[in-house]
Amino acid sequence: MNNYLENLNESQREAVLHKEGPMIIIAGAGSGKTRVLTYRIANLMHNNIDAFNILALTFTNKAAREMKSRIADVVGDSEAKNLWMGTFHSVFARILRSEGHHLGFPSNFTIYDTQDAVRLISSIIKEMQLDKDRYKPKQVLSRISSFKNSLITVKSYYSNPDLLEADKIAQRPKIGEIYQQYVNRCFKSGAMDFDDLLLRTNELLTRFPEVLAKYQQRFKYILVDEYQDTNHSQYLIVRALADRFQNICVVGDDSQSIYSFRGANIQNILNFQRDYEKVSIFKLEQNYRSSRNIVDASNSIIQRNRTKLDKQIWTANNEGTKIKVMRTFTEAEEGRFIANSIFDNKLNLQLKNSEFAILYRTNAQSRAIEDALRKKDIKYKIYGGLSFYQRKEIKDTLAYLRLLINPNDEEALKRVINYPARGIGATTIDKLTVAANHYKKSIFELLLTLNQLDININAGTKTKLINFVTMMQHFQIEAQTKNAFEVAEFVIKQTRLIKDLESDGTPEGVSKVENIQELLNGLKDFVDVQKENEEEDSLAFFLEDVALATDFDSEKKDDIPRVSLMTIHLAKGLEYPYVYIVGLEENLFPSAMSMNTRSELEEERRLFYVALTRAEKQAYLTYAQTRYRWGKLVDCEPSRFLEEIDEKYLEYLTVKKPSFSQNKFINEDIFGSVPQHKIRFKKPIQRPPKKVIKQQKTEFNPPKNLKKVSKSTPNASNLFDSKIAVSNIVEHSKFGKGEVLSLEGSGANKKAEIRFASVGVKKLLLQFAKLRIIS
DNA sequence: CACCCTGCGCTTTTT
DNA sequence: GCGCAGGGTG
Repeated sequence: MNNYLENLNESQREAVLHKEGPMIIIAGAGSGKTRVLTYRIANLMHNNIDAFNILALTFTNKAAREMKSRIADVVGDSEAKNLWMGTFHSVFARILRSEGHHLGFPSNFTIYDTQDAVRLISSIIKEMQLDKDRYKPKQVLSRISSFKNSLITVKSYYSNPDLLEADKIAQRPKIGEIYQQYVNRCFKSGAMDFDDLLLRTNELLTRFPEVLAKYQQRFKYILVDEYQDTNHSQYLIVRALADRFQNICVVGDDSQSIYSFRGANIQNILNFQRDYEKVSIFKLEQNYRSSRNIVDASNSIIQRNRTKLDKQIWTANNEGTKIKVMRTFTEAEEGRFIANSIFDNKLNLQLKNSEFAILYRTNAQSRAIEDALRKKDIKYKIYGGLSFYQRKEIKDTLAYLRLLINPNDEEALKRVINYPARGIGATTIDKLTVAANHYKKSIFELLLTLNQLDININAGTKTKLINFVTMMQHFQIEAQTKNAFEVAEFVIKQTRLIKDLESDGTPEGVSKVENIQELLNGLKDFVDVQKENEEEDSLAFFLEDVALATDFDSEKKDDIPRVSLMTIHLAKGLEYPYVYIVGLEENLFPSAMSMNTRSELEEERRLFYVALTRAEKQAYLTYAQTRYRWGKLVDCEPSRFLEEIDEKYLEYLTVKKPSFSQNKFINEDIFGSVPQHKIRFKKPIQRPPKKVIKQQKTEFNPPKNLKKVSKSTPNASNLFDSKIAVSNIVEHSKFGKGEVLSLEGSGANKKAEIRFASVGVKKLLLQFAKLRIIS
């Protein structure tokens, strides 16, 4: 047991061994944060602290699972099992299941995802007969969400003149009413959205001191990971729970705070020392992950931010290679460059797909890269984007299950009451919604007593409605004896969901059927795992998992190594030997929406810092000169972030292009004047003037010694058509002597098949392979 | 009420 | 360049 301390450096060990009281661990990128956190928890347990009394809050479910299993490695499975570890949302959802009745919520409340919430808001806006162009559902939701994250209830909204004034000026005076309606409807539906899980927890802990006391007593030790990304609501929960014992340990890195758009408040970590008394501070400043070049380069970036805690990240690792920068004409070419580069690196360095990651600012960027990877037959996996559980067919299927668990769930009911079509149309649903609001009941409750109510619905439709209710009741009865998998199977069969899709015959239909099958497999898995752990295999549990699952959680277990594609946000906490950061263009990264204030721009810069610090061995930065956005071809300029890295860390694979010259050249010479659309996308950025270089289209990687200073891109065939010929004996720096068996391709793609004495036959790109001809 | 077609808006990031 | 809401038709 004690030997694990030997794996730690001094500051890590101090952080692990520190006993009581508030503490903050400032953990730079790659500094072994997870290791410290796991050992710290294991160490607590070794000091006879019951796992039952430890609460660890992480940012993702995956992080929680991994940490739990690593702790189990040290202290054993049975001990680790009692730890409360998970995301804020999942932990407090569980607490709300058992305590929600204090607030009038049933234990089987539904968790609304963003789509459910937007739909509900749309329908409220429609019912209130407001202009949906002025009240855009998504915007309204995000405003309500920011209220909730700051703990502004409807009541406190109305008593805050500033907020009222702001919405009046924004021509949206009815925001308060929509907010009120939204809260009412969620409550009536027995539903909470993501923000409610935190807001309602706060309400619970403030309004019911005995509940607070219970959980304070229980969670004697609290650890919070990624503290820099907590919002005000989460901050207050942590404070309340830690108030009694003050054994609060927060871990984070202000330089990696990238979630302010969803209410994260970087001040939480900056002010921690002010919030608690006698705070012990630990700094993890040694980076074990990346080459010195990458560490230094990322330091040079983050230093430009004003708002940050004092720390100096360093590494004892090798200097490594320089960061490679590639410019292409189009996004398609950018994709091809990445695919080729991965292909070559794999070939030359004998790497696996899983050692590569491609990171982008927005999900939409993945398309061009996917195309290129597919063409090169490189297997990849996309994380994030439209997740499995958000697909229409899956949401429809889940809606049936949701409805049978919680019949008041109005969004679920609206999804399925006429799917598959059973003759209950929009008009009927509108009538029901109005009536439900009037009687202050849910639609399902209304349907149960349909014949006794005075509703203007004709007899035929009434029969259809009653048939629907009867069917749902039938499901509920079945659910009492069947496990989650069996219920779902039964529902799918009875509702003919799959049959319906199968008969449609289109490829989309086929894939939808497959997805539903996949959902069933997932359920089967869930039931088996729960049984193994002797936990309840109820459908309600499954639905909660699903509602709070991230894309990482539904990861399929296949053993084919794949290149990872994801947004930078999702990449936080991960590491890869080879990392491609793509689309480094003004208005894309930094995003056009985030360039208005200094703090927004600083967050984009932190995002870039996060991206770069994912790389262990080699980072590539790419950008395109034109790109399709909103279906239109747009001229792009290199990102300011490229300029912000000290040049000594970079190696340009192409001639470094002056940012303004190209457009200016074209505009004046060909168009005579500057076209309107070009002006719009230009932002004047102060840069040192650069020479105008007319450039050629290149699709290959110039050799390493070709630096940006070159006047023009050399002709490929001259450079790479080396004198190597079949049956030559050559020497390779790594593999030793070998015989050239065959040659293929030309220019940058020229490859040689060589039989080495040491490693056998290999295909090498001559461009990269350092070969010396012996005979 | 169901189906088809059009047009609009969207893309910053996620629990 | 796609998905969805809404309008028109049968």
